[in-house]
Amino acid sequence: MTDRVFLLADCNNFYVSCERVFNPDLENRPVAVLSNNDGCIVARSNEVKALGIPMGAPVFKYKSLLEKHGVVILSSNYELYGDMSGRVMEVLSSFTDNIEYYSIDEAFLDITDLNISDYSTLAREMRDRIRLWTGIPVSIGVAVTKTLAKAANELAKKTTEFGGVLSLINLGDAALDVLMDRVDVSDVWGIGRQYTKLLRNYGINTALDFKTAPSAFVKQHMTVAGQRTQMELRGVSCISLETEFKMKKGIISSRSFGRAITELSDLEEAVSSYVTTACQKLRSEGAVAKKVCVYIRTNNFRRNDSQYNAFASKELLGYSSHTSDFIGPALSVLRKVYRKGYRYYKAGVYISKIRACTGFVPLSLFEPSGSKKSVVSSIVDKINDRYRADTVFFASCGISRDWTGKSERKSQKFTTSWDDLLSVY
DNA sequence: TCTGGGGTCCTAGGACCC
DNA sequence: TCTGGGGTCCTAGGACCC
Repeated sequence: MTDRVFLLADCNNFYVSCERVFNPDLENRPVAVLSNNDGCIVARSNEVKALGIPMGAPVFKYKSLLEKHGVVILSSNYELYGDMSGRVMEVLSSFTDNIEYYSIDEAFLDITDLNISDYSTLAREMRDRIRLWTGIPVSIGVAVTKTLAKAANELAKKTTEFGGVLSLINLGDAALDVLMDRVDVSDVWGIGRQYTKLLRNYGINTALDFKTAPSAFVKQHMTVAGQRTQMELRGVSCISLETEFKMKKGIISSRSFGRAITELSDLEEAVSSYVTTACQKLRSEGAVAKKVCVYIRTNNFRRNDSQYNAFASKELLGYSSHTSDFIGPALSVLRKVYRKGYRYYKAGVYISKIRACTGFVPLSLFEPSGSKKSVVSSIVDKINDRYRADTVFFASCGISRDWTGKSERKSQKFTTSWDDLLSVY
């Protein structure tokens, strides 16, 4: 088999870049985007990265530094980012159908069959077109494996010398090793915090070190997943392109609260709301499920608070995707694990045992035939899609919901709401 | 005061079966 | 005295990803 050619396109500082498209004042200024509940910094412009503020930093810890440098801080706006992601992916998919939508801001393309000789030129064209058509800057890496394409992308992004685009195709072993020696081992795809620590203890600090480490050592400490990463760095493709839609194995909906919760009734509202979100997602996947797990926890960071983490699950009698079928079991699980006297800061719902809804699905023995639930669910989904997300909801979700998280500096839904359309004077 | 959310894969070990 | 062997399935926990 001949080598494949993989291309990885990765948006630069994606959330920040989305904000800049609709607010040009943010260009050349330090900008940070926060996580849900305005808690952590999850996206940083290059200016913010240069200040040494790490990914995931709690915003309160860096308050004075952020203020001192006039960093613009925004709440996250997932509706905007999701829509912008779709636009970027659409441009990418105009180059080939062999595309894997890997995350909100990244895609792998298999461009072997495009039969071109100059991959750098193609990559530059891609990058320029995405910038022009969507306003989003991307970096691109090209190589014979996905892991190498990731590494190439890493180099393209971190230095200016490649102009945001780097192809490792036909490079020659020596030249490739020189480049791999410049990639920190922690930046290799598949090597996270724990493995980085372990590898550094053995003097393995770069992608090149890892590539040339004894494979038995890698197998012993990092199982087959580590071996795969190593093979990929050596140019042997082990991770194929996933172009098919894959049914999710579980759906999570969880949030930390805007304030500590002590009452069961508030937790019931939160859990009902999370079940609603998860079931909506389940239906949008065209799937059904029959297990629901609920967890609640206190704030681990508050060492002086007494701590309590609990989770429990329940199986439904049959498969379903209707919110009404999940709320009851979820609440009964919640009541079972709830203990009075703790300050809860987060709850979550996990729906599993998922399968496709098409074809024969064994429903509960006790489900009356011709149930109207499907009609109700689909109408509710349509209304909530057409108007606001919460136009119609179950009463158990609560009305005032004063426990919801903070989102104090959120930009408009520039691309998905007529009311939020940008005005230009 | 203030610390995100949503996923995947792999392995070990226990339950269970014949 | 002496207590098998081999297989599957499930789950929890730990690693990883963005």
